[in-house]
Parts: sequence; C-alpha cells; structure tokens
Amino acid sequence: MNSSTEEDYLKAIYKLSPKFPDGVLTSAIAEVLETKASSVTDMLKKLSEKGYINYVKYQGVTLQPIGEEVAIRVIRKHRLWEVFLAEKLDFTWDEIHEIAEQLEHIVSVNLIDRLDKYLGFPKFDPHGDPIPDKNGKFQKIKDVALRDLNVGDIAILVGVREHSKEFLQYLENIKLLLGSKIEVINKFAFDESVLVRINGKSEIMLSSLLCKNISVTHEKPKK
Amino acid sequence: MNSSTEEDYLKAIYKLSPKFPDGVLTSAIAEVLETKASSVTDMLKKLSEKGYINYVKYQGVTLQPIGEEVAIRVIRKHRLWEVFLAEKLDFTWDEIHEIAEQLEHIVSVNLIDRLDKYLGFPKFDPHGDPIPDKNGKFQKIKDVALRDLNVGDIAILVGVREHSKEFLQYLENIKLLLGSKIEVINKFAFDESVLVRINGKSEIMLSSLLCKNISVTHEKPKK
DNA sequence: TCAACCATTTAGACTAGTCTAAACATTTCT
DNA sequence: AGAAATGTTTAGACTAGTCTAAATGGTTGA
Repeated sequence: MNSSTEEDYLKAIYKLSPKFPDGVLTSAIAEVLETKASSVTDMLKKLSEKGYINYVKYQGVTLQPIGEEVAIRVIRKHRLWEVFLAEKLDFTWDEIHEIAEQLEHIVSVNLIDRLDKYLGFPKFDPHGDPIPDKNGKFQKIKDVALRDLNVGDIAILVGVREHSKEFLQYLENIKLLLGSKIEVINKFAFDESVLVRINGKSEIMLSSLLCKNISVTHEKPKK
Repeated sequence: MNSSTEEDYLKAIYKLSPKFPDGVLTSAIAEVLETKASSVTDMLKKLSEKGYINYVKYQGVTLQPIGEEVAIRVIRKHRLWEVFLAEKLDFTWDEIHEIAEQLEHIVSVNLIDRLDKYLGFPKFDPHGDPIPDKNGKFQKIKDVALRDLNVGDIAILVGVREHSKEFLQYLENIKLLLGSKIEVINKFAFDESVLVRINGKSEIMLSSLLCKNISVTHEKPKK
C-alpha cells in the first residue's frame, strides 16, 4: 500500500523521466509538486528504501519497474476519472484535472476496472492523452504539432501539449475541441501565426504558441 | 475547509446523536471510528475550538448547527456515491460502503450536485437510507420493522437497519433486496421467526434477528 | 586551480493525528 | 457515604509529511 503522497511523487517522477533520461533532479520534482527540495529529498530516501526508485545522492532519480507500475496505475485512474467527469457529468476540459487529482487516489481492487468498462474502455482521455489498460499498456498515436502542418492540410485535433487552465479555457472558448477538424488556410512567417477553419465553419487566427501546443493527426483516433 | 478526519468525527457524532440525546459519549465515538478514547478527546477539543460542537469535559458532546451541516453534507456525498456504485457500476449492497467512505471526502463545489443530477436526484440510497438534498433536507419515510407485521400482511422492503457485510451478503444471497415484495405467511412465537414469500415466488424462513433489521412499508418509496 | 555559485542534503522544528500509560471524574454498589 | 469500577482526560511519545536554515557537494569560469 502506498500513501497518496507517495503516489504523487512516483507519478511526478514518471512524468518528468523523459526530460531527464539520466536521473530526474530533486528541484524538478519540487517544482511540479509545489513543495521544497528538502521535502523531496526526504521522500526520495523513503521511496528508495522501499524499492520504488533508484536514488543516488546528488545524482537524481530513476524509477524501478515496480515504481513505474504504481505511477502508471495512478495515471490510469486519473485519466479514466477525467473521462467520467467530462462525458458523464459534463465538466469542461479545464475543470476535470483538479477533481481527478483527488479521485486518482481512491483505492479499490474493482472500482477502476468497472469504471473502465462503464465508460466503454476509452483509449484516450479528454485531453487526448492515452489511457493505460489494465496491464499498463498505452496505445500510442502518431501526432504532430499543428504548427508543422502546411497550407491546405486538413487534420483532426487529437490532443494538447499544455494543460494550464488558461490554455484549456481558451480552446473551449473558440470551440477548438478534441476531434475538431482543422483546415490550414494560411501561414504567416512574420509571427508564425496560422489561419485555420474549424469544423468547416469559423475561420480563426491562431498564435504561434497555440499552434505549438496543439496535437493533430490526419486520422481520427479510434476510441 | 475540514480535514477528512474531522469530517469522519462529525459524521460519527451526527449518527450517534439520536442514541445519546444529551451528549454523545467519547467511548461511543471511539468505537464506531475504531480508534482510542484518548484520540477522540483530542479531536473533540479541536472541533469544539473550531465551533463545530458543544463539548463539556466528561459530559459528552452535541453538534452545533454548523457541525451538523458538515455532517449532512458528508452523508449526502456518501449516499450519492453509493447510488452511483450500485446503479452504474453494478456493485453489490455489501461492497459499496467502503468505497463510498473514501469518495465522500472528495472536495469540489460542483461535483456532487452534478452527480446528483446525473443519477436523477435519487431520494434513497441502495440501503434505503434517505439522501439529503442540496439544502440538507431529508425525505422521511414511515417504515416499520418486518417483525412487527402480522400474518397476511404484504409489504415492500425499503431499508435495512444494520449495515454489516455479513448481513448484507445474506440478503443478497436470498435475493431479498430493496423493493422486494414480502408476504407474511406465518409467525412462530417460539423463536420469533417468520415465514415469508418473496416477490410472490420463493418461501423462506427468516430469523428474529433478521426481521428486526429489515424495514418495510406498505407503499413503494417514490424515487 | 580555486573561488563563487547553485543545487542538494542534513539538522532540527512544526502539525495533524494516533497511541499507551497514568491521573482524574463519575457512577454504581453496598 | 465511601469504595470500587468504569469512563475520560492528560502527558508524553510516535509517524508521516512538511518547512527553514545551515552545511555540503558539484560545476563553472576566471
């Protein structure tokens, strides 16, 4: 059994790992968990003693297989609850994260698999992030940033690369949602903004920053 | 904001209040929360300072209006989650309680009202206990113990007065569930057992203890 | 190479909640 | 009423997690 604090640390390390191939730094963990480096050090010692991570003083930290397993289970729970909140209770993109942060720590052997079934075994959460299955396997999707499309390309929005409330609220506002069809009408080299048509209807100018953080694909993701 | 431990104490006091009209005893709280009397004393001091309860040393404790409000809100959450678990995820009577014990502490301004709506504003949980509405109002139901019926009476099961796993599993087993029609065929003074017919089909002999803990009414409860 | 800087860890303290054991109230019984 | 039994509270210690401040390690650059 892990405390929900331990789960939070393992999840944070898991998410930071790609950016820190040879060891996630203490300060990076402190930043995402909004805590102090000294608190992180304490927890790393504990997780290391319990066998969840490899921790060498001053060297950063990597996950042991067992630690990764815990992290993936927490992520599975988080994303399934997000689907529930969005699809069944009509919460918007930007509201679901913080509620799911709590729900992800509910412990029950059956609950999450039943929820999975109830939701129809979704493969992606409302932000387009993949949901690991019972065995921790992710379904990958080959996506590309919106800004890398060419004029004339048509694509489907399959995910976001930024999860701040501000960003998500903006997308909700302009009705640029998961599954939206996006046609690139023009690209402006000056400020790298892009003019697009959404779902064959409204035309809108998107900033460079926005286009960098929107993932699209030419195929619709299969549920 | 209350910690989930504080919520547990307030809920316990609320539930014990009817049995202790002039002050719930420390030991009673310790028993239902499976903790020690000394821990309870500490928490009572804290809740008293915060204004949730009236606490006089050695005299037991009563809820202040604000404490009762918190307790009722937690109960509302607990029971709504139980409905969700039973109706949507097909959990059985005896499984839902411990998961709901965790879910009742999720904090979100909107979540519970949306869940309420999603479930169709149920008035009773899967055990037949009333669910307080947004304003903390319960819908009362005039029920009677099964053992107080007379031979020939026909009634509907509307609730249980005991929530142990063993009891609930037994009821599941003999398919004696919320809404079941019960006809009293015979009563035996010797051991106070009762012979009943369930839903016009199977006849079964119910022990005195069982009949004491089953609530019935002549009317179907309106959802 | 060594000083200066930055990141990390240690030391020690704090909070919430829990416990055991001892002290203290209250109730009960004679 | 007084002693015994029972219930309650206090005192002091423990755990998980957090923090600040000081000490230490590692890295960079003159």
